[in-house]
Amino acid sequence: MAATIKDVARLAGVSQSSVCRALARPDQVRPDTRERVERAARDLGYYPNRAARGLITGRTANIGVVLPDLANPFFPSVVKAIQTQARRFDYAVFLSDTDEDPAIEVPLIRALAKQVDGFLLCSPRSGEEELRAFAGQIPIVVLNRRITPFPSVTADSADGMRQAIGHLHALGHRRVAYVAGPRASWSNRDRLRGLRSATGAYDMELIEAGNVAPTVDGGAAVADTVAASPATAVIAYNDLVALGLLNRFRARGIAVPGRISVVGFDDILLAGLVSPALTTVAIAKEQIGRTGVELLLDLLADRDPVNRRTPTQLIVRDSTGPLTDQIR
Amino acid sequence: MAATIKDVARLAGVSQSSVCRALARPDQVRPDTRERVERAARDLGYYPNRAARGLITGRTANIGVVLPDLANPFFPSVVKAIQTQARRFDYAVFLSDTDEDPAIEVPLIRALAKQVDGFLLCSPRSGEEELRAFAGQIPIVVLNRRITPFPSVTADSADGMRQAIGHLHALGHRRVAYVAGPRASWSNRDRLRGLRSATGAYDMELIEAGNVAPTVDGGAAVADTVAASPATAVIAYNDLVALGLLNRFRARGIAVPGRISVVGFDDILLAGLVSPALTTVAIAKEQIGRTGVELLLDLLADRDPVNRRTPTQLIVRDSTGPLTDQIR
DNA sequence: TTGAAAGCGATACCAG
DNA sequence: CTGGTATCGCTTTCAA
Repeated sequence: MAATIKDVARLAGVSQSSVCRALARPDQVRPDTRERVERAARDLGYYPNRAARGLITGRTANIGVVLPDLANPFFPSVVKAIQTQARRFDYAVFLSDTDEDPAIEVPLIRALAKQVDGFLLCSPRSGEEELRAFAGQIPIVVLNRRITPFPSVTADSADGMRQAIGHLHALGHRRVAYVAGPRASWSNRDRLRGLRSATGAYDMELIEAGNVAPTVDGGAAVADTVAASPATAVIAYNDLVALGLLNRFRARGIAVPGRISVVGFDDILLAGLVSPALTTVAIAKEQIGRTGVELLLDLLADRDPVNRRTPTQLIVRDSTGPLTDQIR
Repeated sequence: MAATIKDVARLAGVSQSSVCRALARPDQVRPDTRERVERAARDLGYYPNRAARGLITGRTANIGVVLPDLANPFFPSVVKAIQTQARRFDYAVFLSDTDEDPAIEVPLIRALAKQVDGFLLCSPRSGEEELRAFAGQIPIVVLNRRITPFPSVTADSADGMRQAIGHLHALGHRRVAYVAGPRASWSNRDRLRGLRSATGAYDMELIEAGNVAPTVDGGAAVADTVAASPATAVIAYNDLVALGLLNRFRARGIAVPGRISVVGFDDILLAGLVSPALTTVAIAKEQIGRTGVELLLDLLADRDPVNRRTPTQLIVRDSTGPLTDQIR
């Protein structure tokens, strides 16, 4: 069917070795040999079998990406950045969506392990111990979570929360609710941690709701609970949850930001398009993806990668506003 | 490093062949051999190298997915469905985002060809001839486009357009604009074709604008042109473009649907969340992904796949309304 | 039922 | 600079 190195060798009248060399290190063969090989390769439409190559070189030039849910617009942004950076180094990407099911993460990694040089685990939901079992076995970089001993790229949620709380405080809010995301999500715990510290610093009351699925429906599901609480502002685990809140509030005629202010997290495309436009903490999604690839390549090259923390930036839009008199 | 079949063989005290058999066809070995092998494999954490296996079996159990832009929420939906269905048959997915750049599609396919059993090309932007060159060489199923001789899965855009136009006509509209997407997009041409036929049938005037990038910015870029036209309703190439229109209309104080009605295409998540919520033609995204995998598997099993056309469904929301008197 | 050996496609090493 | 040969990890004859 498809041409192999043998076919090229035969057509060019040289050995396999020479074909290999002519194509990989053109300066190590005589110009005329190289030309003959190149022509033969072109004529036959020869492309090396990267899997076969990987077998002997121990390098597949593939990287595996595992993430919980491609339907959350946050992840496509990260994946795109990963793709772009990977392509730059001639790596291809194996993608796996686990559908928020922690149970399939580990088997998946096992099954794919030999086909990739390493993994980028985006927001993995498995237990630390399970993942740690891969340490020293498979090169792994973790995104949006910190698990020693893997190098990781995380967003500076604490700072984002500080900005958000500072903003709400300045607007006069003193009681803020947090709608928590999946219990298994490290980001969720990290954000909550940052939030607690921020509300502490500003002497504000924190009301915790959730946990909910990190989706629009998840947000809608707790909207009434939040509305019934004394909170005058709510910070959601992520933008999807925030949009769920927004939606349900609108349906019930609860004014945003008049009656309650809403803050999201991630700054997905949707956030700027709804009305009121969502105030949210932007995460450097592209940077996370790009940096993740860089760390993985470091790891593969036996350079010692250091953990990275990417900046966050509060984007103030229309869903947050001053605490009005009648509410206070 | 990682355990190979040899290690298992040694530990179990049998030959490689037996390990292979014990794991692949357990009924062809004696029960006690099988048990020894299974235990050894478990103890060593042995997982077969699928790339090596592919080398000999000629089957990689991978499928390649190529798409123009993961940032368009339409594609993640399709990819998720592909993943789910692929996993069901123990296939893994290679993903490649071409960033709407037709130039890298073909090289990409070539480079990945030996690592996958076949490709699912989602909305490929390359020329027909270039792609046709793969016919008979690499199993390919095309999604959202029709290119003989490849099996394909496409949405019934014509019917969707008929529904949309019927809806607008019933509301009193007689002049409708179409904002065209990428010239290289088959879907765009298909939708336009369907639209022309529908406006013809209803004796409505069609005003064509574009072509624009299939993004929010693309929509925003032609919004003023559309507003300046005599159209009282506009159908956008897709939801992102429609949202761009909506955004710009809002910014300019052009009432939707009061002054102009807006219809999108795809029914991405965003469509239901903006306000006014976007009337749009829903496409069976999951079905497209799932069916694509089915056709590819048919192709691989030498069954003869037939082209599929998935249904479309107009989702009426708040961005379309009756033609008001003062406009008419 | 089992083992030895060939071979998939490519690269690496060693002679020449 | 070139060719022969071993090898990567696995599956598949073919004999025993």
